[in-house]
Amino acid sequence: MSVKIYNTLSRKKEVLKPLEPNHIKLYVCGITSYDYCHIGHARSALAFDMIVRYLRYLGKEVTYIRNFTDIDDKIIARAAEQKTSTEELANRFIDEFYVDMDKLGVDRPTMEPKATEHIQEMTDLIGELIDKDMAYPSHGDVYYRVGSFAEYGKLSGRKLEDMQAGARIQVNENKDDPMDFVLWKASKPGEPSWSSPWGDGRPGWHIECSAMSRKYLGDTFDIHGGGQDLIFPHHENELAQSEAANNKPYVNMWIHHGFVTIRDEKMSKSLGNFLTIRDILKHYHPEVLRFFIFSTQYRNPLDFSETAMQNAMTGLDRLYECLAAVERLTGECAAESKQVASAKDIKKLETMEERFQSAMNNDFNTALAQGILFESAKVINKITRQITDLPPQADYDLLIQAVATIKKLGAIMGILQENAGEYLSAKKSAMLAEIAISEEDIQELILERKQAREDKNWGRSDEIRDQLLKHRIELNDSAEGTGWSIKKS
RNA sequence: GGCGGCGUAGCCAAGCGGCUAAGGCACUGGUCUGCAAAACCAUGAUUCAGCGGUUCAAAUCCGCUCGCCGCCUCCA
Repeated sequence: MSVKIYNTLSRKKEVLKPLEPNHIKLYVCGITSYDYCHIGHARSALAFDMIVRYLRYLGKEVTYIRNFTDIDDKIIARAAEQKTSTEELANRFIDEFYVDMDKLGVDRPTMEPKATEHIQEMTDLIGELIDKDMAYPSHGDVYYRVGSFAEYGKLSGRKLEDMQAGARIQVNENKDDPMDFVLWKASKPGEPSWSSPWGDGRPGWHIECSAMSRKYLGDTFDIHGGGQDLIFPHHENELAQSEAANNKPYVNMWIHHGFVTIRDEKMSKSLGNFLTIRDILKHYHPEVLRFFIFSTQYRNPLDFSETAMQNAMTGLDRLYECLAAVERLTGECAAESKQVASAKDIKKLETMEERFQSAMNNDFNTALAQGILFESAKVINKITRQITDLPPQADYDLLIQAVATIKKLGAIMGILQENAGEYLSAKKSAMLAEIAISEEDIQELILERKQAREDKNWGRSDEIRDQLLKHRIELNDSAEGTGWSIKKS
């Protein structure tokens, strides 16, 4: 089975064929660190986290590089506002980024180079481009000569003429052509700067990724990723720089994920409709956010709403309830009992992993993959439901195996990784903290109701149940006694 | 204006030329229960924005129309 990935460059799904057998080299554009990260950043980090985890699950070696842009116009402006240095500001938000990533359980990439630590690599690359006359110095800046790169526009599917016709290009008399973009910027007084053959300055944005990817992954590597908004100009320009400098293809496959929207609009600071990762995690378990993000395929837009998050939570709870039922089994089995699972049930569970893989192999279809987990949970519930006392050995083995598989597959999306019982009880106590009744009071009322029920005093029994329901406490009677849960508001 | 994407049941979402159009949430009926809840079972799109076309066969391919979104300026 092979992994198929939608390649932005070819606009088709292609089979992933690493340059080195079984070793995939991946570069992803990370954050520009000047503020807290929002859900869009979370989607980016989680999408590639999932992709890397899946490829590793398949037994492939993955070298995963994700950079930090720690010098740019915004960082300079924000640092000035806050009367601090760009370095201090950038580092502070890199630390905050890690706080969020750790909470989300995002694995660290193999390496996370910072732009400011690779100035030499960038100036070397710029020098090579100048030598080839693909770039030219002008008044302390250096520009890339877009018109000299015949294939310019091949990633984003644009033609130079089209862009010039309608684009809002700011006039810059230093450029030979308005479409040329900056590789090196002369620094203004007071701005951070590094020395270069063209005078003191700082790198343009695009050059850092070309320089760092070349250093860590080579002239040509397998996959380059980022958000769809990076296709143009960022990735188009990277491609132009790298291919012109190296005379080799830059990247085999480009992966671009979709945006998180709110009320179907892209989140942005100017619209004021963005939510930070920590805002979300105040109200939701990190796995709920992961579950939500993977409820659609990574290339589709994903609309954030409270309702959607509630749905995600309900769905995740359902899976945990299923796991918890199996976790409660003690391991003690009934001797010589007939297996309750039907041949069809057994087949569904036995093919779960295979079906999951085929979903993921098709451009990381996590939505379908989640569906397979739900189908499996349904089968497990059906079996556990039929087991009244001790489970037959064959069923027990099947359930344990199925749950282990669900957890293993869940790990790729980073869900279902907690002990189910603990997850559910932690959730319960968190919700309990929000309502005006204590666990002791609940237990007391349950006890009183138990007595009432034994006395067949249904009136009092129902009264207690209604009373608890007012506090959003829902009772459920079963063979083992009365349990309770908290209803969503 | 140019480029790209999307439009599938009340909502979310798979499906990428051919088995009964996955799955989730919500709803309804049944089993269970003293009654409930949970769980399980059952039920819902003769139809995939609309109109044409290609094909033995289309939600899936092509064309046009309508609607929505993104990129073309920093952006995940």
